[in-house]
Amino acid sequence: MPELPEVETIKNTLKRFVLDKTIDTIDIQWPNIIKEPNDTEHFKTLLQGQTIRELSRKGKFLMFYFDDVVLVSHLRMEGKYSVYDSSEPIKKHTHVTFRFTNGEELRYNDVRKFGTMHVYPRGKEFLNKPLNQLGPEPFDEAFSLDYFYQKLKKTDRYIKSTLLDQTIVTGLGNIYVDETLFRAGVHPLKRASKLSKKEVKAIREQAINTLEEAVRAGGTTIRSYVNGQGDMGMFQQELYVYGQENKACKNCSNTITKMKIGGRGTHICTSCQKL
DNA sequence: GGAGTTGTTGTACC
DNA sequence: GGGTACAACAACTC
Repeated sequence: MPELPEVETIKNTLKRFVLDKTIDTIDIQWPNIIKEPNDTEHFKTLLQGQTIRELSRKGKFLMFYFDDVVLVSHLRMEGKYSVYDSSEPIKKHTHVTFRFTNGEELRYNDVRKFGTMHVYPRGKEFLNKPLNQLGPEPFDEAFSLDYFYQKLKKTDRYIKSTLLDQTIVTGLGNIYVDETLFRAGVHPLKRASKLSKKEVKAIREQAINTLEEAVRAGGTTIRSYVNGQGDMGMFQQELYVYGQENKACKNCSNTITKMKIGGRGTHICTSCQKL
């Protein structure tokens, strides 16, 4: 499940395979991936002849900057990008193929078909959905303690659900929310508005620390994540609670439990995280 | 074979 | 209308 650290790693590893490559033709096997423009022929027209100049990331979104347009791509649960020689056979779950003028192909594979692609003129990408709804990056100055505290004060939702809300802070998904709350010692069922400033400070700092460490480890591979050159992440070895149910807490030896909050699997140590 | 799994959006409800 | 909750999307694993 690519969250911020995985997308950051994909961006960095995919770069050397795609920068300065020019798109010749595009095949679309599953049109539902393409959200903007809603006509796939128009999508192809906008990208054909364009050269990839830079890769970028905002939250969990990967962005390809071309000469005149930007491709904004979300991988959702299982989306992957890889570069192949065009002679290699297409896989079962390849849904979009960008054929470069040099005979190589950037292929988008997605078992679940949940990923999305939006194309906008350069400069318009942040004015339109999906990027225009996103809150600050965890590493941005805009994600200050004061900003975060004021935002959390305004909502009665569980802190677990609130941290998954990308309009508050962008980049955290289910894995890193559980890890952040464990490290901060905060129970996921606490109401966001009821948290003390000390708790909010701990959550903010642990979110930043956790994501930084995960970026350094090249992301977390639970089932299928690999980066832009096919390597797994290493951060799964550092997880305290996610996927650790029935195991001993690394901090206190209490048994890690799993519950459901807002429809999402949630992992906690009830000894380290009290309500 | 039904439940669980995931992120975001659209929609329904108060 | 804002805040919130949840179905829907899709397919594979257990």
